[in-house]
Amino acid sequence: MVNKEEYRTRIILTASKIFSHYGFRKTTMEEISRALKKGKSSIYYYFASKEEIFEAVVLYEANQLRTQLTTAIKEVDSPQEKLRIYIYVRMKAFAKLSNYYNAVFDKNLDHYEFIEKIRSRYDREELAILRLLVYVGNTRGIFRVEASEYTAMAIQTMLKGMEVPLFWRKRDIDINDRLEAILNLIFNGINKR
Amino acid sequence: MVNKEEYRTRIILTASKIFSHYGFRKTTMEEISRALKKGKSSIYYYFASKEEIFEAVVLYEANQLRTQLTTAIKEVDSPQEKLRIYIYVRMKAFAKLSNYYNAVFDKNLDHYEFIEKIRSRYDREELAILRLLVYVGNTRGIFRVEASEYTAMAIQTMLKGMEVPLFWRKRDIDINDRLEAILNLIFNGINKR
DNA sequence: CGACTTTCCGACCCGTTTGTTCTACATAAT
DNA sequence: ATTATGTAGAACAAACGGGTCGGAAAGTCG
Repeated sequence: MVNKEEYRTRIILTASKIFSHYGFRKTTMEEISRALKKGKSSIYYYFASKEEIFEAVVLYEANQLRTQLTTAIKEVDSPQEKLRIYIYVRMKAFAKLSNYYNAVFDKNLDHYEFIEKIRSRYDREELAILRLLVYVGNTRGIFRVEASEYTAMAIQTMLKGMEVPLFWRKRDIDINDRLEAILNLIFNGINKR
Repeated sequence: MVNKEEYRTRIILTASKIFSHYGFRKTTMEEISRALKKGKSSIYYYFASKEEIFEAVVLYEANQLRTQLTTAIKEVDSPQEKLRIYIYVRMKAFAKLSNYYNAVFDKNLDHYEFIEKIRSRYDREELAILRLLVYVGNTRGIFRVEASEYTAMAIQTMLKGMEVPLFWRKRDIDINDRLEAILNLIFNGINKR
């Protein structure tokens, strides 16, 4: 078409939907190409392999989540609300992306290092955001924490801890309950009394 | 185990979950047996083939939906509410079962005749229910229709029409809106003024 | 119109998957 | 002891699926 890069993102967008539903393994090149109304081999003009598409999708999804989170916390003002909305959006996003994880843990752990690479980079960003959130809340006199750095890390650890059971349970109802509980715990441990 | 039939239903229950998520094609015997913590070949002691399991699952699911619907309409009294809840439950069920349809339309239409057989039987039952609903509402002076038989058929046609786009759109939000619209249409065309 | 590049695809390759069979091995029932 | 009831490992043909390749369209430019 007009632009090669443009079509690449179109492939990413399409593949993303299929991957998120079926996981990496069960998604076939045939399906992706069929969804794009193109021949299977045409895809190889834009991506060298299925894995490359997958990596692009994960990268895209990670960036998507990043902007999603940053814009979400901008829409509220109070640090509590920021933190609440941050965790909420993050949880929802991870619940949706659980299939990517199933894909990774499917059989071969080849992608594992790739995911981890993205992950570690993203973790640092997340930590920075959380640190800022805690710090601002602190200076505003809403939170009261000694070391915002380590507090942020503790929160992040908590969030990470929430991911794992998320990918194994299929409950949709108790997600909100759990979120409330988590937030309650965080705030009651963090709020100025 | 104790009872052979008992284990068959256990297989059906387990396979049902996987089928509904991945469809017929993408679900493997390996997966089913793994979920049951049994050897792959052991399943063949209970079912002759993968297709036989699939058929059993579809049959089971159809019966499930039937009782689900009949019990649901028993819980409310007014004909309007009965109709509303009937359509609502039916929609939700079909949305959930969309993967079975994807499985059917996947490639080979071998199951098609089987599904159609269940379907036609079920259609007749549904028509009877709808007819009764319309009829009761009519005698109670809430509805006002000339021929309840043909009105029921019209409603059923409408419901069938709702199925198709349901399987191609992924929206979750506008489902309720659409339901409201449909109900509104039905009631305003059917309600006594 | 050519020449040349970009985009696309059918046909094929070949290692892997998968549905199914078969046989052997337990364990319980008669 | 022998039959009935389950179970699973090994083996296999058929299908699948990722990837390659040569060349056909289709667009671009002079």
